[in-house]
Amino acid sequence: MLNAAIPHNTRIVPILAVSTFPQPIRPARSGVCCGSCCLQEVCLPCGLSAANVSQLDQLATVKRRVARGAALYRSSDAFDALYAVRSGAFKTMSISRGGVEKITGFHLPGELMGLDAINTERHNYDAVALEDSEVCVIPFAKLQALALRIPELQHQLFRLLSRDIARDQGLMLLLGSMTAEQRLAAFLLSLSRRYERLGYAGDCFNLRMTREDIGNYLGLTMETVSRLMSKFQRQGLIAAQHREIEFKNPGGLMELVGH
Amino acid sequence: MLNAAIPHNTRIVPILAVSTFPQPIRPARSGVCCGSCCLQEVCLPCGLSAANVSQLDQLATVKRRVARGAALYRSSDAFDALYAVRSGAFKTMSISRGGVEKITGFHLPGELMGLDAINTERHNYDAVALEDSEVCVIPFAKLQALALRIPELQHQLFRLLSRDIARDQGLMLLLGSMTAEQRLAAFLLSLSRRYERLGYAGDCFNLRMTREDIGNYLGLTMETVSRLMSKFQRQGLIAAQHREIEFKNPGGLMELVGH
DNA sequence: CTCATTATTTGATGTAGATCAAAACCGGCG
DNA sequence: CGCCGGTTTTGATCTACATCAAATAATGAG
Repeated sequence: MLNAAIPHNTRIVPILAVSTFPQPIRPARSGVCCGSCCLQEVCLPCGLSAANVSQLDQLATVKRRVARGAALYRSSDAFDALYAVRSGAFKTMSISRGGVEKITGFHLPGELMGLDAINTERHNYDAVALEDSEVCVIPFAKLQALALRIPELQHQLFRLLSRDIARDQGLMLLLGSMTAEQRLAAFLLSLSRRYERLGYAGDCFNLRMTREDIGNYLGLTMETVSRLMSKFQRQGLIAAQHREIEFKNPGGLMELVGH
Repeated sequence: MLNAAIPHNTRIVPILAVSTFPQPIRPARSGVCCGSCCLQEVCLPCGLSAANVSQLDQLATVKRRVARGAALYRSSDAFDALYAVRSGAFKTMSISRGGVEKITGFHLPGELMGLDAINTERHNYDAVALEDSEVCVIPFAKLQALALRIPELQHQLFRLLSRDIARDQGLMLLLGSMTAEQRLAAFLLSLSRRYERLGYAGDCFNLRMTREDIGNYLGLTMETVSRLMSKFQRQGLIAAQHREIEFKNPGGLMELVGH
């Protein structure tokens, strides 16, 4: 955390309030654009022509850094932009009165955050960085206007929204009808697929979140997650040391979830 | 089921094959249009100007009847239209290999079905009518083309998709962190709100689904649902006889879910 | 109206995973 | 190098809900 930027949001407790470097709210490296971004193929521009991508670039010039533990936005904040994760990772969570937190999703590079807020124009969740991260800010009003002029972009947005619906329904299925074992196996497989899409090895990756976060997300306790990790390891399905996961028998995991 | 129409879909077993009235596949009352539909205010056209609604009408002229127990579409069917419930009610469900069904949603009049299929252009779920029902067929390609010309329509579609995401995340929360009691209370309150939006009394309505369907949806067994219904009744929260529910103490239910 | 079928209720018992508790581990810092 | 807070692991026990079982009520066909 030494080199962490000061969180741009205001409501997080100022852990680093005594930093000797009162960093400016810089539009970090605004030179970087969609057209030259390595996430092009998995992010918002995916499938668009070069000409259209360059139009997108005129919107998404502003980047924002978020330090580990800081919030990109918070529940009930006004919604005016979508955020694409450029680097790092986020969790989105709601905090009930009573202070109980419930995680609704994890977001890796190339994934969009904030889609659920279009309807009410208020964010429904807190988006908190799991590690020092960077996002592209995509002003929604401008994006919408651009989508009227670029049919492919409109269609892409419909698809992304639709994909989120399908993904959430998949998770509902998981939470509503799978055992703890199946849930964790499905979670690991899902992470694997997502890292693979980013061009990383799908069978060997680092978890960015604590066991507690995983449990929270899956509707389980930390202890159950830990026990199952040990069990999977004993069964030769994975090798795990602290947060590094290696798949030894992906087929076995798939069999567990019944797929 | 005496007066039920022959299911238009082909894959359901022909329970009514011997009906003496081989009903034609009529575009039922095609005279009825969004402009004169009483669901206007809660359905797709909600918030659009009269001129724009009349444009919509040129798309959504085809209606379709679906008999109780019949499927409007099935998982892996090609997606080419959204469906707005005009009357009746639906459940959407997936059936795992192994034949275990899992319900992902219930759909009342004015609600849109099929949004999750835009991404893959294949339906992910079976949509089954809970009672004899009627839907408006909205060809998606045409809708999308129209949305390019009517900014308000595009925005409305984004909002509807976004609302579904938010709703699903709410359900994930419920499945992932609430007790059986809280889930059922939340479910009843949600139905109440939806009936109210349709102009019905929110504190007295008929369930359209079985206890088993409710349990399935909430990640509980039929028996648990039944026991809780009895308990709520004993506690004076509701009065229930078979499928008719009357709220006696809505505040008490809200308190249960912690809201 | 009567039977057959399906939906609902209620009771008795079992279990997956929660909760409580404590030890082991790890990274950062003085 | 050794202490300290946070994370992870492992064990012992408890409980909410599932499962199994059977009686009862509603629905619809004939």
